Amino acid sequence: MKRTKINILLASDEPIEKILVKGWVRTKRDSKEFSFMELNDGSCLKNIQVIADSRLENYSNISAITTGSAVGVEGKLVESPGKGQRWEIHAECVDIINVATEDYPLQKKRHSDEFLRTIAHLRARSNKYGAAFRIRSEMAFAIHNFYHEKGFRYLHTPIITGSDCEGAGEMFRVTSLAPEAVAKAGKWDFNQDFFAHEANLTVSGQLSAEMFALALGDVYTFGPTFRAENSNTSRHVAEFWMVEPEMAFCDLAGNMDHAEELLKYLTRYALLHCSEDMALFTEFVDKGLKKVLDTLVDEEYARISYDDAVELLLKSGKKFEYMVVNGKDLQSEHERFLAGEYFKKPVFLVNYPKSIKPFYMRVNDDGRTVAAMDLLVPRIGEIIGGSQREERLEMLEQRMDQMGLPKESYWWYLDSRRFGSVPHAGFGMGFERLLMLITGITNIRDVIPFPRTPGNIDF
RNA sequence: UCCCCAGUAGCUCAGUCGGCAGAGCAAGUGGCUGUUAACCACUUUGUCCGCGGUUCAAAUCCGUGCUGGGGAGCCA
Repeated sequence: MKRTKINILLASDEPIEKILVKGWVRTKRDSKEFSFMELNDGSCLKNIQVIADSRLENYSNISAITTGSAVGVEGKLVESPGKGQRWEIHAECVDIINVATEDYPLQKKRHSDEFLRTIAHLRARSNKYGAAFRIRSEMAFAIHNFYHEKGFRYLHTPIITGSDCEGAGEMFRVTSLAPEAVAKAGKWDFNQDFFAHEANLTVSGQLSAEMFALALGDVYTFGPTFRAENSNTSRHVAEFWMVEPEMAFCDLAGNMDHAEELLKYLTRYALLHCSEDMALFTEFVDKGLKKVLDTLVDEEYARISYDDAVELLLKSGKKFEYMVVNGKDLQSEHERFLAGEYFKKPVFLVNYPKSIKPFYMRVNDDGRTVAAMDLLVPRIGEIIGGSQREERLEMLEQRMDQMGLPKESYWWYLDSRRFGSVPHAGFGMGFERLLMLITGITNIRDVIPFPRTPGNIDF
Protein backbone atom coordinates (compact mmCIF):
# COMPACT_ATOMS: atom_id res chain seq x y z
CA MET A 1 0.00 0.00 0.00
CA LYS A 2 1.20 3.49 -0.88
CA ARG A 3 1.78 5.86 1.98
CA THR A 4 -0.12 9.12 2.22
CA LYS A 5 1.56 12.19 3.62
CA ILE A 6 0.15 13.72 6.75
CA ASN A 7 -0.58 17.13 5.19
CA ILE A 8 -2.84 15.37 2.69
CA LEU A 9 -4.66 13.38 5.36
CA LEU A 10 -5.22 16.41 7.58
CA ALA A 11 -6.73 18.26 4.63
CA SER A 12 -9.14 15.44 3.88
CA ASP A 13 -12.86 16.23 3.50
CA GLU A 14 -14.09 12.84 4.55
CA PRO A 15 -13.09 9.74 6.50
CA ILE A 16 -10.95 7.19 4.64
CA GLU A 17 -11.42 3.47 5.18
CA LYS A 18 -7.79 2.46 4.74
CA ILE A 19 -4.63 4.53 4.74
CA LEU A 20 -0.91 4.10 5.40
CA VAL A 21 1.21 6.79 7.06
CA LYS A 22 4.86 6.74 7.95
CA GLY A 23 6.63 9.15 10.20
CA TRP A 24 8.37 9.88 13.46
CA VAL A 25 6.77 9.84 16.88
CA ARG A 26 6.80 13.31 18.43
CA THR A 27 5.14 12.29 21.69
CA LYS A 28 3.15 9.41 23.07
CA ARG A 29 0.54 9.20 25.81
CA ASP A 30 -0.45 5.87 27.24
CA SER A 31 -3.37 4.62 29.24
CA LYS A 32 -4.23 1.03 30.00
CA GLU A 33 -6.45 0.53 26.97
CA PHE A 34 -4.92 2.89 24.40
CA SER A 35 -1.77 4.52 23.28
CA PHE A 36 -1.93 7.95 21.63
CA MET A 37 0.93 8.73 19.29
CA GLU A 38 1.57 12.09 17.65
CA LEU A 39 3.10 11.32 14.29
CA ASN A 40 4.99 13.82 12.10
CA ASP A 41 6.42 13.12 8.67
CA GLY A 42 7.78 16.57 7.85
CA SER A 43 5.11 17.27 5.26
CA CYS A 44 3.60 19.93 7.49
CA LEU A 45 3.85 21.49 10.92
CA LYS A 46 0.96 19.54 12.42
CA ASN A 47 1.15 16.01 13.74
CA ILE A 48 -1.53 13.42 13.19
CA GLN A 49 -2.84 11.55 16.22
CA VAL A 50 -2.72 7.77 16.03
CA ILE A 51 -4.72 5.64 18.45
CA ALA A 52 -3.34 2.19 19.02
CA ASP A 53 -5.68 -0.16 20.85
CA SER A 54 -4.29 -2.58 23.41
CA ARG A 55 -5.84 -5.44 21.43
CA LEU A 56 -3.26 -4.98 18.66
CA GLU A 57 -1.08 -8.07 18.59
CA ASN A 58 2.23 -6.21 19.08
CA TYR A 59 0.84 -3.82 21.70
CA SER A 60 3.60 -4.55 24.20
CA ASN A 61 6.11 -3.37 21.60
CA ILE A 62 3.95 -0.39 20.70
CA SER A 63 3.83 0.78 24.28
CA ALA A 64 7.63 0.66 24.32
CA ILE A 65 7.88 3.15 21.42
CA THR A 66 9.85 6.23 22.39
CA THR A 67 9.85 9.84 21.23
CA GLY A 68 11.80 10.06 17.98
CA SER A 69 11.01 6.51 16.85
CA ALA A 70 9.97 5.80 13.26
CA VAL A 71 6.75 3.90 12.59
CA GLY A 72 4.41 3.00 9.78
CA VAL A 73 0.72 2.88 10.59
CA GLU A 74 -2.07 1.28 8.60
CA GLY A 75 -5.59 2.06 9.63
CA LYS A 76 -8.69 4.20 9.26
CA LEU A 77 -8.81 7.98 9.01
CA VAL A 78 -11.74 8.95 11.22
CA GLU A 79 -13.16 12.12 12.76
CA SER A 80 -11.61 12.69 16.14
CA PRO A 81 -13.94 12.89 19.14
CA GLY A 82 -11.20 14.63 21.10
CA LYS A 83 -10.39 18.32 21.13
CA GLY A 84 -7.51 19.80 19.18
CA GLN A 85 -7.75 17.92 15.91
CA ARG A 86 -10.30 17.12 13.29
CA TRP A 87 -8.85 13.83 12.07
CA GLU A 88 -7.13 10.93 13.73
CA ILE A 89 -6.05 7.46 12.75
CA HIS A 90 -7.34 4.26 14.30
CA ALA A 91 -4.43 1.92 13.86
CA GLU A 92 -5.01 -1.57 12.59
CA CYS A 93 -1.36 -2.38 12.16
CA VAL A 94 1.65 -0.56 13.59
CA ASP A 95 4.95 -1.34 11.93
CA ILE A 96 7.80 -0.29 14.20
CA ILE A 97 10.54 0.76 11.78
CA ASN A 98 13.07 1.94 14.34
CA VAL A 99 12.92 2.59 18.06
CA ALA A 100 14.90 5.66 19.03
CA THR A 101 17.23 5.02 21.93
CA GLU A 102 16.41 6.70 25.21
CA ASP A 103 19.12 9.33 24.77
CA TYR A 104 17.25 10.97 21.87
CA PRO A 105 18.04 14.62 22.60
CA LEU A 106 14.82 16.24 21.40
CA GLN A 107 12.28 16.30 24.18
CA LYS A 108 8.69 17.30 23.90
CA LYS A 109 9.44 20.65 25.44
CA ARG A 110 10.96 23.91 24.28
CA HIS A 111 14.68 23.85 23.62
CA SER A 112 16.98 26.82 23.31
CA ASP A 113 18.23 27.78 19.86
CA GLU A 114 21.78 27.50 21.19
CA PHE A 115 21.26 23.88 22.20
CA LEU A 116 19.52 23.00 18.94
CA ARG A 117 22.46 24.46 17.03
CA THR A 118 24.66 21.81 18.68
CA ILE A 119 22.37 19.13 17.25
CA ALA A 120 21.92 20.66 13.80
CA HIS A 121 21.53 17.15 12.36
CA LEU A 122 18.34 16.68 14.39
CA ARG A 123 16.90 20.13 14.83
CA ALA A 124 14.82 20.03 11.64
CA ARG A 125 12.68 17.50 13.53
CA SER A 126 11.51 20.26 15.86
CA ASN A 127 8.48 22.40 15.07
CA LYS A 128 10.34 25.66 14.65
CA TYR A 129 13.17 24.37 12.49
CA GLY A 130 10.92 22.12 10.45
CA ALA A 131 8.84 25.18 9.68
CA ALA A 132 11.91 27.33 8.97
CA PHE A 133 13.33 24.88 6.46
CA ARG A 134 10.04 24.26 4.72
CA ILE A 135 9.80 28.04 4.29
CA ARG A 136 13.39 28.13 3.04
CA SER A 137 12.47 25.58 0.38
CA GLU A 138 9.34 27.47 -0.65
CA MET A 139 11.24 30.77 -0.84
CA ALA A 140 13.88 29.25 -3.10
CA PHE A 141 11.13 28.06 -5.39
CA ALA A 142 9.43 31.46 -5.24
CA ILE A 143 12.62 33.16 -6.41
CA HIS A 144 12.81 30.97 -9.48
CA ASN A 145 9.10 31.43 -10.05
CA PHE A 146 9.39 35.23 -9.88
CA TYR A 147 12.23 35.36 -12.36
CA HIS A 148 10.72 32.81 -14.66
CA GLU A 149 7.50 34.80 -14.81
CA LYS A 150 9.48 37.92 -15.66
CA GLY A 151 11.42 36.23 -18.45
CA PHE A 152 14.80 36.23 -16.72
CA ARG A 153 17.30 33.50 -17.54
CA TYR A 154 18.73 31.46 -14.71
CA LEU A 155 22.51 31.54 -14.90
CA HIS A 156 25.02 29.21 -13.25
CA THR A 157 28.16 31.17 -12.53
CA PRO A 158 31.34 29.40 -11.41
CA ILE A 159 31.87 28.42 -7.80
CA ILE A 160 35.62 28.31 -8.34
CA THR A 161 37.00 31.57 -9.63
CA GLY A 162 40.33 32.75 -10.90
CA SER A 163 39.70 36.39 -10.15
CA ASP A 164 42.05 37.21 -7.35
CA CYS A 165 40.17 40.28 -6.20
CA GLU A 166 36.47 40.31 -6.80
CA GLY A 167 36.38 43.06 -4.27
CA ALA A 168 34.25 41.63 -1.53
CA GLY A 169 36.40 40.56 1.33
CA GLU A 170 38.60 37.60 2.15
CA MET A 171 38.38 34.52 -0.06
CA PHE A 172 38.79 30.81 0.52
CA ARG A 173 41.69 29.37 -1.46
CA VAL A 174 41.14 26.39 -3.70
CA THR A 175 44.06 24.10 -4.37
CA SER A 176 44.82 20.50 -5.25
CA LEU A 177 48.32 20.74 -3.85
CA ALA A 178 49.05 18.68 -0.75
CA PRO A 179 49.85 20.81 2.30
CA GLU A 180 53.16 18.94 2.67
CA ALA A 181 54.15 19.88 -0.90
CA VAL A 182 53.46 23.53 -0.19
CA ALA A 183 55.40 23.33 3.07
CA LYS A 184 58.30 21.63 1.33
CA ALA A 185 58.43 24.22 -1.46
CA GLY A 186 58.15 26.95 1.16
CA LYS A 187 55.44 28.65 -0.88
CA TRP A 188 52.24 27.99 -2.74
CA ASP A 189 53.45 27.59 -6.32
CA PHE A 190 50.46 28.28 -8.56
CA ASN A 191 52.27 26.83 -11.57
CA GLN A 192 52.20 23.42 -9.92
CA ASP A 193 48.54 23.75 -8.97
CA PHE A 194 45.48 22.39 -10.77
CA PHE A 195 44.59 25.55 -12.68
CA ALA A 196 48.19 26.79 -12.98
CA HIS A 197 46.73 29.92 -11.42
CA GLU A 198 45.51 31.14 -8.11
CA ALA A 199 41.99 29.88 -7.49
CA ASN A 200 39.37 30.83 -4.91
CA LEU A 201 35.77 30.17 -3.99
CA THR A 202 33.49 32.82 -5.43
CA VAL A 203 32.41 35.82 -3.38
CA SER A 204 29.92 36.94 -6.02
CA GLY A 205 28.72 35.90 -9.44
CA GLN A 206 28.20 39.48 -10.49
CA LEU A 207 31.03 40.00 -12.97
CA SER A 208 30.09 36.81 -14.80
CA ALA A 209 26.42 37.70 -14.62
CA GLU A 210 27.13 41.05 -16.27
CA MET A 211 28.58 39.22 -19.27
CA PHE A 212 25.40 37.21 -19.64
CA ALA A 213 23.08 40.15 -19.08
CA LEU A 214 24.84 41.69 -22.08
CA ALA A 215 23.93 38.60 -24.05
CA LEU A 216 20.63 37.25 -22.73
CA GLY A 217 19.20 40.54 -21.51
CA ASP A 218 17.92 39.77 -18.01
CA VAL A 219 19.60 37.07 -15.97
CA TYR A 220 19.86 36.01 -12.36
CA THR A 221 22.07 33.72 -10.37
CA PHE A 222 21.06 31.91 -7.21
CA GLY A 223 23.73 29.89 -5.57
CA PRO A 224 26.27 29.53 -2.80
CA THR A 225 28.75 32.27 -2.02
CA PHE A 226 31.79 32.15 0.22
CA ARG A 227 33.45 34.73 2.42
CA ALA A 228 36.45 33.89 4.56
CA GLU A 229 35.99 36.93 6.79
CA ASN A 230 36.47 36.22 10.47
CA SER A 231 32.99 37.52 11.20
CA ASN A 232 31.31 36.53 14.41
CA THR A 233 27.85 38.04 14.27
CA SER A 234 24.28 36.89 14.01
CA ARG A 235 24.18 38.17 10.41
CA HIS A 236 27.26 36.52 8.84
CA VAL A 237 28.19 33.03 7.74
CA ALA A 238 31.12 31.85 5.65
CA GLU A 239 28.89 30.01 3.17
CA PHE A 240 25.60 31.55 2.21
CA TRP A 241 23.23 31.77 -0.72
CA MET A 242 22.76 34.87 -2.77
CA VAL A 243 20.34 35.94 -5.48
CA GLU A 244 21.95 38.21 -8.05
CA PRO A 245 19.85 39.64 -10.85
CA GLU A 246 21.61 41.57 -13.60
CA MET A 247 19.63 43.57 -16.14
CA ALA A 248 20.70 45.07 -19.44
CA PHE A 249 19.31 48.48 -20.38
CA CYS A 250 18.50 49.18 -16.75
CA ASP A 251 19.44 52.17 -14.61
CA LEU A 252 19.54 52.73 -10.87
CA ALA A 253 15.85 53.58 -10.57
CA GLY A 254 14.90 50.46 -12.52
CA ASN A 255 17.18 48.47 -10.26
CA MET A 256 15.36 49.73 -7.18
CA ASP A 257 11.95 49.12 -8.72
CA HIS A 258 13.01 45.59 -9.39
CA ALA A 259 14.36 45.00 -5.88
CA GLU A 260 11.17 46.33 -4.34
CA GLU A 261 9.02 44.18 -6.58
CA LEU A 262 11.08 41.10 -5.70
CA LEU A 263 10.88 41.61 -1.96
CA LYS A 264 7.15 42.29 -2.10
CA TYR A 265 6.56 39.20 -4.22
CA LEU A 266 8.55 36.94 -1.90
CA THR A 267 6.88 38.24 1.25
CA ARG A 268 3.45 37.84 -0.28
CA TYR A 269 4.40 34.35 -1.42
CA ALA A 270 5.41 33.30 2.09
CA LEU A 271 2.20 34.63 3.61
CA LEU A 272 0.10 32.95 0.96
CA HIS A 273 1.85 29.60 0.52
CA CYS A 274 3.40 29.01 3.94
CA SER A 275 0.59 30.29 6.12
CA GLU A 276 0.63 27.45 8.64
CA ASP A 277 4.39 27.57 9.15
CA MET A 278 4.39 31.36 9.09
CA ALA A 279 1.80 31.40 11.88
CA LEU A 280 4.31 29.70 14.16
CA PHE A 281 6.70 32.59 13.64
CA THR A 282 4.15 35.39 13.92
CA GLU A 283 2.70 33.85 17.11
CA PHE A 284 5.68 32.38 18.94
CA VAL A 285 8.94 33.74 17.53
CA ASP A 286 8.16 37.42 17.02
CA LYS A 287 4.89 39.08 17.99
CA GLY A 288 5.72 42.12 15.86
CA LEU A 289 6.45 40.09 12.74
CA LYS A 290 3.06 40.33 11.08
CA LYS A 291 3.27 44.10 11.11
CA VAL A 292 6.73 44.03 9.56
CA LEU A 293 5.53 41.70 6.82
CA ASP A 294 2.48 43.85 6.10
CA THR A 295 4.75 46.87 5.80
CA LEU A 296 7.00 45.00 3.36
CA VAL A 297 4.02 44.19 1.18
CA ASP A 298 1.90 47.33 1.47
CA GLU A 299 4.23 50.29 1.88
CA GLU A 300 6.21 52.01 -0.80
CA TYR A 301 9.88 51.74 0.17
CA ALA A 302 11.65 54.97 1.01
CA ARG A 303 14.44 56.25 -1.24
CA ILE A 304 17.03 58.67 -0.03
CA SER A 305 20.47 59.72 -1.12
CA TYR A 306 23.50 59.07 1.04
CA ASP A 307 24.04 62.82 1.44
CA ASP A 308 20.47 63.39 2.60
CA ALA A 309 20.67 60.41 4.94
CA VAL A 310 23.82 61.78 6.55
CA GLU A 311 22.14 65.16 7.01
CA LEU A 312 19.04 63.49 8.40
CA LEU A 313 21.12 61.55 10.89
CA LEU A 314 23.02 64.64 11.97
CA LYS A 315 19.79 66.57 12.49
CA SER A 316 17.96 63.68 14.17
CA GLY A 317 19.08 64.71 17.64
CA LYS A 318 19.70 61.03 18.26
CA LYS A 319 22.82 60.19 20.24
CA PHE A 320 24.95 57.67 18.39
CA GLU A 321 27.95 55.84 19.73
CA TYR A 322 29.78 56.58 16.48
CA MET A 323 29.79 59.94 14.81
CA VAL A 324 28.07 60.38 11.50
CA VAL A 325 30.61 61.60 8.96
CA ASN A 326 29.91 62.33 5.30
CA GLY A 327 32.39 60.30 3.28
CA LYS A 328 32.45 57.35 5.65
CA ASP A 329 30.35 54.23 5.67
CA LEU A 330 27.32 54.36 7.91
CA GLN A 331 27.51 52.34 11.12
CA SER A 332 25.02 49.60 11.96
CA GLU A 333 23.36 51.86 14.50
CA HIS A 334 22.83 54.51 11.83
CA GLU A 335 21.27 52.01 9.47
CA ARG A 336 19.07 50.65 12.24
CA PHE A 337 17.89 54.16 13.03
CA LEU A 338 17.01 54.91 9.42
CA ALA A 339 15.08 51.72 8.65
CA GLY A 340 13.79 50.84 12.11
CA GLU A 341 13.06 54.16 13.77
CA TYR A 342 12.88 56.94 11.21
CA PHE A 343 11.21 55.45 8.14
CA LYS A 344 9.92 52.33 9.91
CA LYS A 345 10.02 50.51 6.57
CA PRO A 346 12.59 49.42 4.00
CA VAL A 347 14.70 52.27 2.72
CA PHE A 348 16.98 52.49 -0.31
CA LEU A 349 20.14 54.47 0.24
CA VAL A 350 21.56 55.66 -3.07
CA ASN A 351 24.49 57.59 -4.52
CA TYR A 352 27.26 56.82 -2.06
CA PRO A 353 30.64 58.56 -2.24
CA LYS A 354 32.72 56.64 -4.75
CA SER A 355 35.59 56.38 -2.27
CA ILE A 356 33.75 53.78 -0.22
CA LYS A 357 32.35 51.70 -3.07
CA PRO A 358 33.87 49.23 -5.56
CA PHE A 359 35.28 50.02 -8.99
CA TYR A 360 32.41 48.66 -11.09
CA MET A 361 29.77 51.10 -9.83
CA ARG A 362 28.81 53.86 -12.26
CA VAL A 363 30.25 57.28 -11.49
CA ASN A 364 27.55 59.95 -11.28
CA ASP A 365 27.71 63.27 -13.12
CA ASP A 366 28.93 65.01 -9.96
CA GLY A 367 32.12 62.95 -10.24
CA ARG A 368 31.99 62.40 -6.50
CA THR A 369 29.34 59.74 -6.01
CA VAL A 370 28.41 56.43 -7.65
CA ALA A 371 25.05 54.99 -8.61
CA ALA A 372 25.00 52.54 -5.71
CA MET A 373 21.96 51.36 -3.82
CA ASP A 374 21.68 49.53 -0.52
CA LEU A 375 18.32 48.37 0.75
CA LEU A 376 18.11 48.61 4.52
CA VAL A 377 15.31 46.82 6.34
CA PRO A 378 14.21 47.01 9.97
CA ARG A 379 16.09 44.64 12.34
CA ILE A 380 18.35 43.08 9.68
CA GLY A 381 20.08 46.10 8.21
CA GLU A 382 21.46 45.65 4.71
CA ILE A 383 19.63 42.92 2.81
CA ILE A 384 20.40 44.08 -0.73
CA GLY A 385 23.44 45.79 -2.15
CA GLY A 386 23.72 46.77 -5.79
CA SER A 387 24.35 49.45 -8.35
CA GLN A 388 24.12 50.62 -11.88
CA ARG A 389 27.37 49.38 -13.43
CA GLU A 390 29.98 51.56 -15.08
CA GLU A 391 29.44 50.93 -18.78
CA ARG A 392 31.89 53.57 -20.08
CA LEU A 393 35.27 51.98 -20.84
CA GLU A 394 37.46 55.02 -20.14
CA MET A 395 35.72 55.73 -16.87
CA LEU A 396 35.99 52.10 -15.78
CA GLU A 397 39.69 51.93 -16.59
CA GLN A 398 40.26 55.17 -14.78
CA ARG A 399 38.55 53.81 -11.67
CA MET A 400 40.56 50.60 -11.80
CA ASP A 401 43.79 52.56 -12.10
CA GLN A 402 42.82 54.74 -9.16
CA MET A 403 42.12 51.71 -7.04
CA GLY A 404 45.26 49.89 -8.18
CA LEU A 405 43.49 46.96 -9.80
CA PRO A 406 45.37 44.87 -12.40
CA LYS A 407 43.45 45.62 -15.61
CA GLU A 408 45.05 42.71 -17.45
CA SER A 409 43.29 40.12 -15.28
CA TYR A 410 39.98 41.82 -16.03
CA TRP A 411 40.52 41.82 -19.80
CA TRP A 412 37.31 39.93 -20.45
CA TYR A 413 35.33 42.24 -18.19
CA LEU A 414 36.72 45.27 -19.98
CA ASP A 415 35.97 43.65 -23.35
CA SER A 416 32.27 43.86 -22.56
CA ARG A 417 32.65 47.67 -22.46
CA ARG A 418 34.25 47.62 -25.91
CA PHE A 419 31.68 45.62 -27.77
CA GLY A 420 28.18 47.01 -27.54
CA SER A 421 28.39 48.25 -24.00
CA VAL A 422 25.04 49.36 -22.61
CA PRO A 423 23.77 50.75 -19.32
CA HIS A 424 23.00 47.87 -16.98
CA ALA A 425 22.37 47.28 -13.33
CA GLY A 426 21.97 44.58 -10.74
CA PHE A 427 22.25 43.67 -7.10
CA GLY A 428 22.84 40.87 -4.62
CA MET A 429 20.28 39.78 -2.08
CA GLY A 430 21.35 37.58 0.82
CA PHE A 431 18.98 34.62 0.83
CA GLU A 432 19.50 33.87 4.53
CA ARG A 433 18.92 37.50 5.45
CA LEU A 434 15.68 37.35 3.49
CA LEU A 435 14.67 34.31 5.52
CA MET A 436 15.54 36.09 8.77
CA LEU A 437 13.40 39.01 7.70
CA ILE A 438 10.46 36.82 6.79
CA THR A 439 10.55 34.44 9.76
CA GLY A 440 11.73 36.80 12.47
CA ILE A 441 14.57 34.41 13.30
CA THR A 442 17.34 36.59 14.70
CA ASN A 443 20.42 34.43 14.10
CA ILE A 444 21.51 33.59 10.56
CA ARG A 445 22.85 30.24 11.78
CA ASP A 446 19.26 29.19 12.33
CA VAL A 447 17.99 29.66 8.77
CA ILE A 448 20.65 27.55 7.03
CA PRO A 449 20.76 23.78 7.54
CA PHE A 450 24.40 23.41 8.54
CA PRO A 451 25.96 26.83 9.14
CA ARG A 452 29.62 27.46 8.43
CA THR A 453 31.18 29.99 10.78
CA PRO A 454 34.74 30.57 12.01
CA GLY A 455 35.88 27.45 13.87
CA ASN A 456 32.74 25.51 13.11
CA ILE A 457 32.43 22.93 10.33
CA ASP A 458 30.78 20.04 12.22
CA PHE A 459 28.06 18.19 10.38
C1' U B 1 39.82 40.38 15.43
C1' C B 2 37.89 43.82 19.54
C1' C B 3 34.26 44.88 23.76
C1' C B 4 30.54 42.82 27.18
C1' C B 5 27.98 38.51 29.38
C1' A B 6 27.57 33.33 30.41
C1' G B 7 29.26 28.01 31.22
C1' U B 8 26.16 23.68 37.55
C1' A B 9 22.25 16.54 35.94
C1' G B 10 20.27 14.60 29.07
C1' C B 11 17.47 19.85 28.72
C1' U B 12 16.05 24.67 31.27
C1' C B 13 17.90 26.84 35.35
C1' A B 14 18.47 28.03 41.16
C1' G B 15 22.56 27.84 44.41
C1' U B 16 22.40 33.85 49.76
C1' C B 17 28.43 36.23 53.13
C1' G B 18 33.58 31.08 50.67
C1' G B 19 31.21 26.01 54.73
C1' C B 20 27.43 18.59 52.86
C1' A B 21 25.22 19.62 45.06
C1' G B 22 19.45 21.42 44.23
C1' A B 23 14.47 22.07 41.44
C1' G B 24 11.34 21.40 37.18
C1' C B 25 11.30 18.71 32.80
C1' A B 26 13.39 14.31 30.39
C1' A B 27 14.65 9.14 31.32
C1' G B 28 13.42 4.32 34.22
C1' U B 29 9.57 1.44 37.13
C1' G B 30 4.53 0.93 38.66
C1' G B 31 -0.53 2.86 38.35
C1' C B 32 -4.37 5.05 35.31
C1' U B 33 -9.85 8.12 33.14
C1' G B 34 -10.32 9.39 24.84
C1' U B 35 -5.36 11.57 25.97
C1' U B 36 -3.62 16.83 23.94
C1' A B 37 3.84 19.50 26.43
C1' A B 38 -1.85 13.84 29.62
C1' C B 39 -2.01 12.70 34.87
C1' C B 40 -0.38 10.25 39.92
C1' A B 41 3.55 7.70 42.85
C1' C B 42 8.46 6.07 43.27
C1' U B 43 13.67 5.80 41.25
C1' U B 44 18.37 6.95 38.65
C1' U B 45 21.68 10.82 36.93
C1' G B 46 27.17 15.59 38.44
C1' U B 47 35.02 16.27 35.74
C1' C B 48 29.85 22.50 39.08
C1' C B 49 33.77 23.93 31.17
C1' G B 50 39.61 22.88 31.44
C1' C B 51 44.24 24.29 33.83
C1' G B 52 46.72 27.02 37.65
C1' G B 53 46.44 30.08 42.13
C1' U B 54 44.48 32.17 47.06
C1' U B 55 42.28 29.69 51.47
C1' C B 56 41.61 25.29 57.01
C1' A B 57 37.79 25.05 53.15
C1' A B 58 36.21 27.18 46.19
C1' A B 59 30.41 25.91 42.02
C1' U B 60 31.33 30.69 44.65
C1' C B 61 37.41 34.74 44.93
C1' C B 62 41.87 35.67 41.36
C1' G B 63 44.64 34.46 36.68
C1' U B 64 44.49 31.92 32.14
C1' G B 65 42.60 28.91 28.15
C1' C B 66 38.32 26.85 25.64
C1' U B 67 33.17 26.97 24.23
C1' G B 68 28.56 29.58 23.64
C1' G B 69 25.66 34.19 23.41
C1' G B 70 25.09 39.65 22.57
C1' G B 71 27.37 43.93 20.32
C1' A B 72 31.25 46.18 16.83
C1' G B 73 34.08 45.87 12.25
C1' C B 74 33.74 43.39 7.28
C1' C B 75 29.31 42.63 4.28
C1' A B 76 24.62 39.63 1.76
